[in-house]
Amino acid sequence: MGKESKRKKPSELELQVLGVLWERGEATTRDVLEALPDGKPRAYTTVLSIMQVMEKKALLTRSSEGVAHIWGAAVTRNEVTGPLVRDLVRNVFGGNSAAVVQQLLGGRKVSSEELAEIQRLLDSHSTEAGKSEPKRSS
Amino acid sequence: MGKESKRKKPSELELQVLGVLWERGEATTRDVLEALPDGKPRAYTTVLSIMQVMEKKALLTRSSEGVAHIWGAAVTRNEVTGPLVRDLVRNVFGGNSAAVVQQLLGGRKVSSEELAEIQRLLDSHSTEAGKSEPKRSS
DNA sequence: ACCATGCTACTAAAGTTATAGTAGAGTCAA
DNA sequence: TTGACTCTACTATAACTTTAGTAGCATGGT
Repeated sequence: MGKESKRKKPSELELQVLGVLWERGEATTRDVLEALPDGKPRAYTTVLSIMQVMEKKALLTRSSEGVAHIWGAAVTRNEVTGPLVRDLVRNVFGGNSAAVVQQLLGGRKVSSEELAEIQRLLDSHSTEAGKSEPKRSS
Repeated sequence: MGKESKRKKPSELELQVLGVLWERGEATTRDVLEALPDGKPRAYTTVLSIMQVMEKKALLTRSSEGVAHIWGAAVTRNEVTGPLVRDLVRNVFGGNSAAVVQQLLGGRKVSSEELAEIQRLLDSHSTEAGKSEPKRSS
C-alpha cells in the first residue's frame, strides 16, 4: 500500500491561502491575511489558526525567521488543482471540458494575452494528439 | 434590497446531485444515488437527506408523481458554475484563465471533438473582442 | 523599567456537511 | 390480510470549517 496519495481536498479558505503562497512564494501571516482574494474581513487570528492547521496537514511549511513565521506552500499548484479540476469537470460539467472553457470565457474579461496563451495550449495539444489539420475561418 | 442574489455555493455532494439532474433533466432519488459521479457507496437515505435539504435551499424542485418524488434542478448550470469558476480562477489560479485550461488539457484525455469545440469557443471570443487576425501555424 | 505593539499558541464555539438510522405509509403479490 | 419491499419524513451525530478570543512572549521606544 504505501504511496500516501490519500491527499484530501483543501477547503475553500485553505485554497485561498495556498493561492496567495503560490503567487508570492513565501509570506508572513499578515501578508496572507491582506492578500486573500475574497474581500472578506477576517481577524488576524482567524488566518493564523487555519494556517496552523494547514501546517499540521502538511500543506504549508514554516520557517521562523526572526519574530514572525515565514510560510510557504508545501504542495504544488498542480498537485492540488489537478484533482480539483478533474472532479469539477466530472461532477459538475458531466465530463465536458469544453463546457468549462465556455464558462471560463463567458461573462468574464479575458485578456488577449490569455486568449493567445490558451490558443497556444490548444495548438500543442492538437498536434500532440496527431489530429486533423487546423481549420480556421479566413 | 430585493434581488436575493445571495446564493451560497453548493457543497461538493450538492454539486454532484445537481450535475446528475442537469444531465438527466429529472430523476428519482434512487436514480440520483446510482448516478453520482464519484463511485463512493452511500446509503439511500443519505442522498435523500441532502436532496431534502437542497429543496429547502431552493436548489431542487420536487414533483411527487405516483409513489416516489421526481426531482429536478431549480437552478441552471450557468447560474451555479459561473461563480464557481470565477472563484476558482481568482482564488486558486491567481486570475489566470489560461492556467485553468492548461490544467484542463494536461493529464487528461480530451476528445478531438472537445478540442474542436474549445477552438470554436476561442475563435468566437477572439473575433468578438475585435482582436488581431487569427494566426495559426499552417 | 515599563508600556504599547505585534506575534504565536492554545482554546472555544457556531455553522455546515455528510452520513445514516428509525418509523410509518403505500403497494403488490400470494 | 399479511408480509416483503420501497419510499418519505424526521432525527441524530460525527467530522470538518470558519471564526475569533485570551494569554503569554518578545521587541522597541522613552
